[in-house]
Amino acid sequence: MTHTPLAFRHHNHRLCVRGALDSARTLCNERGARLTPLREQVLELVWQSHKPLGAYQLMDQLATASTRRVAPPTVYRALDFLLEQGLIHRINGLNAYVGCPSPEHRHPSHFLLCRACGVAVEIESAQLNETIMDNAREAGFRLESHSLEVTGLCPDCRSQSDA
Amino acid sequence: MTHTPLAFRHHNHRLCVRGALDSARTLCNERGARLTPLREQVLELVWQSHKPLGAYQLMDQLATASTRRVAPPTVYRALDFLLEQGLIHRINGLNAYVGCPSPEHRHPSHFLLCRACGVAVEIESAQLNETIMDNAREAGFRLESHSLEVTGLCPDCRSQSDA
DNA sequence: CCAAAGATGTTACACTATAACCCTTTCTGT
DNA sequence: ACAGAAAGGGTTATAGTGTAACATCTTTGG
Repeated sequence: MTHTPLAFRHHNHRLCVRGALDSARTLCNERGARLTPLREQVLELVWQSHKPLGAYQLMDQLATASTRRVAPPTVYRALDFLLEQGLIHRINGLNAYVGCPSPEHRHPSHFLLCRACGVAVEIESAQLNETIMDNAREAGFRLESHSLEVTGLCPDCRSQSDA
Repeated sequence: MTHTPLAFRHHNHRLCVRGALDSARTLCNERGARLTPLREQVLELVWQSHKPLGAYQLMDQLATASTRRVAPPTVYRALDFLLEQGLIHRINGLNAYVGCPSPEHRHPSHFLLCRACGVAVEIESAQLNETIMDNAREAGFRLESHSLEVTGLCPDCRSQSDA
């Protein structure tokens, strides 16, 4: 049985953005973390699509979107905050950042990355987590965090390349 | 049952290096790939320990080891060759490179990374591979490569931090 | 031996990220 | 409300990682 994830399909993306921003506001409120206008704006830009964005791309878009020219440290500090709050993930293989669809609980960073269209989809699998933990335990390793990045073709790009 | 991997224990590291270089020479021969003196020297430097090394660290060590001052492209080209031949892996989370203990067959890059001592140990688990493939398949994704990086404490550093 | 391909050298530069310092805003305890 | 502390953000400069483009040298194969 296959179930194509939302981000790989056409969908009403406004709902993704709205949901992400609502969750972020709620969570930060609960946690006493300050989701400032700048941080919220960066989060919204990250969520403009399901494609991971680089820090310098975000800088450019900030400049475009709000005639606000910011230097790298400003963006990186906002990104650090969002990472700490689990509102975004960093994709190491791309030096890029993408919104987290389930920021309410901490979880490892597991992604499917389409090399053709650039879309990133987060995987949540208890079985996968357990397999990884088993492998760590077997080596006597105390696991603290893990990240998985799977590269390939999403269903859409796959059918196009088959044609 | 736990079995502490070799790289996490004291061991005769000369054997690791010798084995790696022997395998590399054999494989490149079989494949008609040219393991030039420079490439071999870079491979040997990568293998000086089980800790991933950055490209610029390698440059420095090349200069020290052989009074041979090389520019970045030289090191990166050697690294690219070694990556293509599967003789080393890149650890994305560290921007660093580490020797592959089983270069004779292509395989994904799965590592346990000790944040205290820096040692990287490669995992090979059919179960892990299958779980990842299952998750990709379920999403209708055509998997082409994957990399897993697990961060934590190795058995040694773990017992020291418990004390 | 010559031509082509492959490997390395060299210069310059692009991209990613952080250090250090300063000023402003917000929070905290009284 | 106020003073002091803490956090956020602006600014400049620089560190760290990686590549483009072109020149030179070496190996290979006809």
